[in-house]
Amino acid sequence: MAQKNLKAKRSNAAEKMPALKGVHRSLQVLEYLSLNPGRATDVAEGLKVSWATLHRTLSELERGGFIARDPDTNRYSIGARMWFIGTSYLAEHKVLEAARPYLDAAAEGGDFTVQLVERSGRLAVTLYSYQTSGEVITKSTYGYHFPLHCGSKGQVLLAYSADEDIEKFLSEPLEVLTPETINQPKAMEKLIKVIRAQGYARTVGDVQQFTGSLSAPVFDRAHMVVGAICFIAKRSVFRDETKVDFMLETLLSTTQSASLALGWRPGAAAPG
Amino acid sequence: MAQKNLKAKRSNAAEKMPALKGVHRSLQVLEYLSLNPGRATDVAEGLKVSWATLHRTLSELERGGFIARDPDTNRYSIGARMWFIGTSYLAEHKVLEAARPYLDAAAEGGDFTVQLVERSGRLAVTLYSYQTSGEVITKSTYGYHFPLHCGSKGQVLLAYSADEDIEKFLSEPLEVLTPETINQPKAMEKLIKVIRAQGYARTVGDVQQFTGSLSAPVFDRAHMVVGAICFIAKRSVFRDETKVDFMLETLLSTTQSASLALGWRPGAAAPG
DNA sequence: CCATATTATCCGATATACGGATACACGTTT
DNA sequence: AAACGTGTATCCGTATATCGGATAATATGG
Repeated sequence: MAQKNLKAKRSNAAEKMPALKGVHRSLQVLEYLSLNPGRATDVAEGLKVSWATLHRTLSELERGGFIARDPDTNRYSIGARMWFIGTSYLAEHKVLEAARPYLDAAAEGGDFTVQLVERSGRLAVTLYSYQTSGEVITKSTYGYHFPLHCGSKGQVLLAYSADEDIEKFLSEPLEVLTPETINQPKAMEKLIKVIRAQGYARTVGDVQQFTGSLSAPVFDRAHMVVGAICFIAKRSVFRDETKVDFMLETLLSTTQSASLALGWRPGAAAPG
Repeated sequence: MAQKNLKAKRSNAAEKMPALKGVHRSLQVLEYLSLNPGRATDVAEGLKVSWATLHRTLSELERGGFIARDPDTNRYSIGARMWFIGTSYLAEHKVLEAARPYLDAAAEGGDFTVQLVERSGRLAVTLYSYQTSGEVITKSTYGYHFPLHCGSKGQVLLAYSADEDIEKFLSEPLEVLTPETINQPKAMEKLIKVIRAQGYARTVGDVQQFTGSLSAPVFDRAHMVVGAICFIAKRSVFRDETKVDFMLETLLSTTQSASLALGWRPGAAAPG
């Protein structure tokens, strides 16, 4: 009995407390630096870690090339090995593998940037970005992540999340990127209903003033949303409804093809 | 004096022994999984770590999303967060920033895949890949890294490394990817001299049978090679010397533009 | 040039992570 | 079906690796 009690206590504590403190901290440091590259002291403060401890952690991460330090300014940022290892995430990514041919085909046929994105916490992360033709749109490449409420891609991912998840997301403050960014939870809730009903999202100028985008979800065999495909174009394109219609048509056929390739079949989600 | 001795001893030991054992191991695990995704026991064996310890490490890494486990097969692979954080390496990457416009311009003007690559240990890692037009060349996108002796991009990076570095690289066995891969150190040494003399590398079919590539180095203001630009095309293109000449011309002007943007100026390397 | 902020290192106490042992889950063989 | 083998999960006492306050060495800036 005493054992059982002890066990219960332990597992309760373990749910919050990581088993490996040092490892947990170093992972936090990596995440922190990816969002706020900067000096050691700032990291120490941001993560509430004693300086000596942080110093050890940084040294170890740097030794492995997981973070890099600018020798002049002593500023830390994510290192080459992090990218190197991170890319192998894509090599194993089933959704990307299934969707890639359709993404490429869509990009070939149209004059817009094509992306595959997935959700990571509060952010929409780009897995694949393909821009045919001249228009290289800033921040539509890798390394730029936006919160879910900004841009059609995030909104789609959000709209198809679990209700409690949405609620939680909207309960925290919504950052404003441009004057057109929606930052009212109520407005977002309404929009989510619209997106669910029509099966895609469309935004203009809420991430960057001069662009707009169209996004739709990709489903797997269990009718779960596993990602979204996003078409990005210059703002002017979105004033021409003929062009938008064409994009939308292409988008929906692309997401459907990708979903089919993942084993999804039309019809309601399976009951169990 | 006694102190000095102790200090010396410590720092000697420290050069090999990581300060944070647990962190070091978890980083090893990440690297290992990026190269050999698979089961827990294999990792334990590969890294010579006791099972219990490895299990803790894996759990902690998984908790943070740095690795993912397939619930059916219990196989581990790199997780989404690793990609998410890794991409921010690019956002801070000066060489990429400087080179990107020229890469895009080159891709617009020609019918080949354009890449920016850099060295990471024994491998050439792709930072940016831009493929105009239908030709999507397998394994030329992210997630596939090749040893330096395979493909023109690796060879350039190798050729411009320090002599002792080259020697060390060639002293280890050279993997063979296709029948055309060079795997004799002597042959490679000769080739390196040629590459240095002509300022670029050209290979056909040594990575994949049906492709060839042309690569040249990018320099920074200190005349150090900080990366390479690589043009990849189908094998047939390399039989037409007119096309190759055009590619080479474009390549060299692209690398020069990128180097200039990084502060490089023509002339011999500064003495100091 | 001094004052201050930031980074590097030291060292003893103690909490923490190690790893052998044990228990469980699953799939395979005879 | 039962026995086996392989792979995974957890337990627990001990040794030791890690923590953090203190101190020293730099860098920064006024």
